[in-house]
Amino acid sequence: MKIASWNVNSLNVRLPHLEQWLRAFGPDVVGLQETKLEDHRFPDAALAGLGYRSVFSGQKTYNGVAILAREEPRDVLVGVPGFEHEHRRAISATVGDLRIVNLYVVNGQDIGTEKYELKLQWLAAVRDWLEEEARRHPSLVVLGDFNVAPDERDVHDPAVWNDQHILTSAPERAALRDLLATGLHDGYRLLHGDGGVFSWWDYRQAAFRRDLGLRIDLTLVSEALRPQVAAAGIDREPRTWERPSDHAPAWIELAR
DNA sequence: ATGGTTGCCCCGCAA
Repeated sequence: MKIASWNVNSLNVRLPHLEQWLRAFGPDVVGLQETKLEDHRFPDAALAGLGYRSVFSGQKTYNGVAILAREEPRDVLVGVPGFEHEHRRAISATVGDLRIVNLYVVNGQDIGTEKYELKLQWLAAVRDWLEEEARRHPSLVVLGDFNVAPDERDVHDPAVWNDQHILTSAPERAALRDLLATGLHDGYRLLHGDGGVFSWWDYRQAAFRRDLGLRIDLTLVSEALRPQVAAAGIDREPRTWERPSDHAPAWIELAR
């Protein structure tokens, strides 16, 4: 069973890419981020034609999240309980016996800005909520664009992406560690100790061609699922296509 | 990374 996370940076622009990738990769569950679509414009009929049911929470221009699954998603929850906010950044659903939480973490812009403070507050609220969610749902998958590179292996140049830089600052990494400490494991890291495997490359500076990336798109699993993680990776292929998203899909395979 | 690019909607803002 393949589970993936992909920041599509506008589903309006990227629907053909998503369709092509769903056909090629054949995931069972996908969390999308930055759909940038209001709900009445979500292409659920097109995706149903490919065999995927969709649940979504979007807004115009910014943010927006969705879960696609071959099985009907149940018990859909929009947002982060205890942290009301206009940003559409979280959607959760049960697929089969798995609880799926899909997150588009606040980017944070720069250290010291209001957006940075929002990022840390948002991550703390998510951590508190996930602690309960893990109790309710032992088989828990938390995936998304975390906008934090977990450690030095996850950045192309640790001298640039240091503890004074957005996406790699010490408070951001601490917030991610706190979230993992609720009992979650980075699916990719369970199987791979290597560095230099990235999921996001800036559109500028020909960053993808030069492989100047970061691994900020993660698929986390609860302790109960840990023994089932059979494979994990990042599919760079859609990043090579014409007019791509700046992110590539991050995936895990569960043996079940 | 002082740049630079993309997507959006209204031409600056977010990433």
